[in-house]
Amino acid sequence: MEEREKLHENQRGPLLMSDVRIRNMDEFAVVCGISRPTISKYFNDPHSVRDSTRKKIEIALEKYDYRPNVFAMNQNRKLTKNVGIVVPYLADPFFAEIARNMEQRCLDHGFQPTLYSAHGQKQLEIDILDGLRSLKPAGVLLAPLGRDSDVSFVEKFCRDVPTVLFDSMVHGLDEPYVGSDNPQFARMMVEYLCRDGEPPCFFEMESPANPNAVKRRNAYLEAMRYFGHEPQIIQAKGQGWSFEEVGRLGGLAALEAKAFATNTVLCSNDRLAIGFMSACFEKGFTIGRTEEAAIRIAGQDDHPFSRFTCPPMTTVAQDYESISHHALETLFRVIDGAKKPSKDKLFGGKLIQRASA
Amino acid sequence: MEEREKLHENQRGPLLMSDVRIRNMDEFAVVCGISRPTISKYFNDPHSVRDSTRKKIEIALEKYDYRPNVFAMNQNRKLTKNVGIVVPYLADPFFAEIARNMEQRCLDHGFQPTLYSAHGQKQLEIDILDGLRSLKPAGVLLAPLGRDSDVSFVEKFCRDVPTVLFDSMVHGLDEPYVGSDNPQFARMMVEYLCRDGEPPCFFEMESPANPNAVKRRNAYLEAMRYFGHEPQIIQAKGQGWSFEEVGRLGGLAALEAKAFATNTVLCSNDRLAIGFMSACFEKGFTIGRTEEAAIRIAGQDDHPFSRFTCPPMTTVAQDYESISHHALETLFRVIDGAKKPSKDKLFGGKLIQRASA
DNA sequence: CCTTAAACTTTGCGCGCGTAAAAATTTGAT
DNA sequence: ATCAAATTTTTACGCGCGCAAAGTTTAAGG
Repeated sequence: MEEREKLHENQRGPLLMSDVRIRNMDEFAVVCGISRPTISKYFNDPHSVRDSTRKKIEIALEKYDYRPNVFAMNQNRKLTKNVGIVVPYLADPFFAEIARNMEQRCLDHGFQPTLYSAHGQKQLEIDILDGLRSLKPAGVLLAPLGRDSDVSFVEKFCRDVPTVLFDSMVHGLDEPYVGSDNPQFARMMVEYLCRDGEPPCFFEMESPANPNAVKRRNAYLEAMRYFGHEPQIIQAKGQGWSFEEVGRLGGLAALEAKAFATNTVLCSNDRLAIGFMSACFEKGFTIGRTEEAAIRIAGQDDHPFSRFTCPPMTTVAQDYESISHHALETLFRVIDGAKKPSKDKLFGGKLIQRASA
Repeated sequence: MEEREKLHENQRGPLLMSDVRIRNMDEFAVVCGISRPTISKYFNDPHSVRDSTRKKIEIALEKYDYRPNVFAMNQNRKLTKNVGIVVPYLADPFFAEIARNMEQRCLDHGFQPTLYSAHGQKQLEIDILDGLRSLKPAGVLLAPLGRDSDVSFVEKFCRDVPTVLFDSMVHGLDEPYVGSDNPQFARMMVEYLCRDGEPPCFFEMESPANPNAVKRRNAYLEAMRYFGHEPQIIQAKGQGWSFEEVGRLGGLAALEAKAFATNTVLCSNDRLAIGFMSACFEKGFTIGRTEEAAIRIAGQDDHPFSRFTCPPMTTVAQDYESISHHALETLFRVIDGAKKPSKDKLFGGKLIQRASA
């Protein structure tokens, strides 16, 4: 009691930040004039203590730059405040952008986000999830590699850690999923292209890692039949995540073979379209929806760079905001224990009409 | 002794992975037949124990999926095996790419990389460094925001944590720095452009956050004088990290004002150039080095998308490999204590001649 | 003023591992 | 075989905090 009073007295004295260094929560509790368990409670959730108590602690926090030891905090806690965000390929600005959005939302809710990229590698995705598990995260937002993912491993991971999948589903996984309504993307674009000119061919990768590509292809086929046109699919050889290069090479090959039955091409995604546009330029085909243009090209995703292509790309915009918002809402709900069997949530896209189609 | 013998016996029996769950290092030591401190030493550095001992441990690791508790491990350790990688803007594929490279090298050297992006925000950079400090990282690779960085804060951080700066220097900071020889970039490109056609104007952001931009501008000025040409600098209004949009809007304004004295424009960086190319297209200016083209445009950086612009962009390639390699070598040297006053290391760029200039 | 629930304090244990020191063992070379 | 050096074992303590239980204080409502 005596020592406590003394230190407590100092608090009102001319004590500078650097004068006393708080070594642990016990010492901090003393200078606060509050017991350690309450301090502990405060750091776990600031609003779990009385207003007057919180105020006292926060005043002390201004004075001393104490911060609880992260490792000691998390050691004896079943669940931390960490949230893992895992994407398949961070060099794709789409993922960078949506990850940024999610990070921000985590911080706003008092969680500590950590970003990981599998860089398109199966083994790295496994290693990331493996390492993540030992961080005892409160939850994980996972955009899997897709076809390349180790399904049984991901499944096992999801059993241990509250996980919300986004962007790409994994077949046979029962976790909550938030993403885009890919069939709607393709349908909408096919309808627009048919209304505005010749019906589109469909340009895609031969064996896409991302299952969304399959949905888009099927939706294209359906939509074309619905409108009474003959569908045509052209596949670019190649694999991996260098979509632009695959699109360029595949585009060159297709153009040389005069493979396109119409003057309109709907690409499976914007990055592929960027590569294809490059191929068209190389071959001297002018792109656009004007009379003098030779070919119309449309993409899907509204990639951050798509508005700067020449010409600017007509595409379907993913609803970044809604996806990240809903993904985190879902995750928080799962974390809070109300394990609602929240079904998949899909968001529609918006047609972005630019000059390319 | 008795219990140990018993468990040790089990090891040779028909024991499956899932049969026994190892709860901590003590139990794992028992099934290894090795004392805990040695096990601890192994996990700290596998090559610090005798070969025969390592073998025994690794055999046991195959059998039981024990992994030491990350939090307990790091609690009493002054330095962890964590390495922080901090970039100013991850949605820029240049940073995504170099971060990927650095991550891989960390893993190869037995470190645990964690990636952070300040997303162009000063406060976020501070928060990231602040949080990083409490993770007791072995070292940090920091590409600062630049002009927007809180210099005194970064300085204080560097005093506490072994740090290697890359990409962008912070004025008045004495830490080891690894980056590109930006003046050489501009010099080389000016020389090429002058040799191949009209001398270039210089297109840049009004008040760039990145100090490299200033170096490139000054190098442009110098080179132009050296070659006996009148330099001309055109500035795009705007700030932030949406370089493409700034370049497009600034480009439109400049083109409308007929501001360019020659038919050749050297942009401060590729992203600005991508935006400027978009503006040129919009205004009907054909880009390229052929006779019929109206304007030549060159960039700097060799951004991952620059080879897919229409036309493909002539630029100067940053030496990703060398930068990330040298940055990590330097960091490891600093971590190992040999605090050599390693001076800054700059790498030259390579001229990438494509169709745009 | 009394009643009660909520918030806080006190006490004390335990987590899983780092680490130090001294003793015991193994290794490798003479 | 001999001996020093390298490695491992034994023993023991401490890190900083989570967490639980029981007692005490505070705040709110009638």
